Amino acid sequence: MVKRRVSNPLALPVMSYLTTRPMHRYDLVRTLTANDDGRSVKFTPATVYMVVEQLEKAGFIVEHETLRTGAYPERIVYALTDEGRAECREWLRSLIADPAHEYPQFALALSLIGALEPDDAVRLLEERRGRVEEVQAEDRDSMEKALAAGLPPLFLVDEKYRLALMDAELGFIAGLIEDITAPETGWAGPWAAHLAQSRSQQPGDDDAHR
Amino acid sequence: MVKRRVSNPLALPVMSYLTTRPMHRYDLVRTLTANDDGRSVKFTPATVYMVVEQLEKAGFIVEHETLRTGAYPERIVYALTDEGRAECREWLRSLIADPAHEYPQFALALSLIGALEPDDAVRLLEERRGRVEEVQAEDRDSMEKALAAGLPPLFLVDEKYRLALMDAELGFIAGLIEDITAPETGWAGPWAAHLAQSRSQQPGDDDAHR
DNA sequence: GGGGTCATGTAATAGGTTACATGATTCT
DNA sequence: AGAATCATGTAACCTATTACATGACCCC
Repeated sequence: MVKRRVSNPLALPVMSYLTTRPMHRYDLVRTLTANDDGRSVKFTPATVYMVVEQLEKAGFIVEHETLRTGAYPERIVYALTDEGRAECREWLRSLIADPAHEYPQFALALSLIGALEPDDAVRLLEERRGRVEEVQAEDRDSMEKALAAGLPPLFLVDEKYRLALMDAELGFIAGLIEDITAPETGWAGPWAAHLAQSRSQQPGDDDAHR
Repeated sequence: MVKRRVSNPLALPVMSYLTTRPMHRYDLVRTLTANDDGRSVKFTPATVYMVVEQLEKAGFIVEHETLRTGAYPERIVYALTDEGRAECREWLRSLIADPAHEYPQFALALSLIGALEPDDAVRLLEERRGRVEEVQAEDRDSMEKALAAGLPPLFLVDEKYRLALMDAELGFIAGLIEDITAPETGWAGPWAAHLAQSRSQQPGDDDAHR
């Protein structure tokens, strides 16, 4: 991964929209909101403004014209530069071709799950399973609505990807619960024993000092 | 999701280690590094120091004693408070039970993939597939080594989860390539046509102003 | 027509990353 | 002993988030 001069992922959809036509900042906010881009990138009005500044400093966009509508302060309309266009294309290509190491919170939680009691862990995993199923159902639903409304499936691939990940997660959770609770061979026994032992070993580490 | 007083995910493994015994900052860095926690959370020495400060300000850890070994500056050993212990447990539980909306970069890229030429997209997807397979092979390998070395599988569930996600991604990629390239019904045709049309429509938006 | 909510923007603060600094340790 | 590298820590800088400010619009 090359070091990007503007690293916030939000810059990518922003440049992408400017590919179409010059816009001013709030225009971008509106477009991002209207297209529900918040599902793929995190943003607030403030971050959009920030990113636009960064893009200008980096030379990826320039002032195109200044509008003076009604009582509003002057609005600067920005246009993509050639360099910006190149950056946008290249960044997008590299995001597709080069898988990045990500840090899903659930992976972190899993790496620490051994600290919980096994039956507690199972309960929580079951709770998660229910929630994931709910989200999945909603997402599937809104996807079908969009398709029915005529949106080409090409513009829903990101959603389809998320659904696929959720499917995988559900499968994984089921397998994990099974691994823990299997009658003879499950991890629950040794796991609980190990926890009990480490708790009795250091019964209040402080006491040694008193 | 409640608002955490210390929100950096790194705080979670840090508190978790302090559950075991009090440590000083560099000790934490060493432990995190030794356990390869960098796979699940992003950290550098500097961020560990920062998080420790934040945790102390929040009252989740306190100074336990001050070591004066050799020529090194005094080293403050921190211990988890009861509140810290509670926060750690509760946070971990909620990370498991409540799926969080994440922002994988690939989802963002997919949401913009329509801006590329279809055959270009396919080439890039194939490239990604190859890379994912490589990473997956490495991970599987190191996992098997760890198992062979006697590490209980419970401590490898996070890795197993990542592998499952990669499997899903590979399946998704294959499906997407298929969707694009299918002989009669593939998206490639309309997609390319649409691109050509939007390019001819605004042949240099600037020209209208000259 | 005054009280609420939305559109639009800025400033203050907190958070994170990079670069660097200093002393130990190891190797030749 | 000097160079290289590792251990340990700090400071400066950049990024992101929160809170707020102002005017427009809408509703009784």
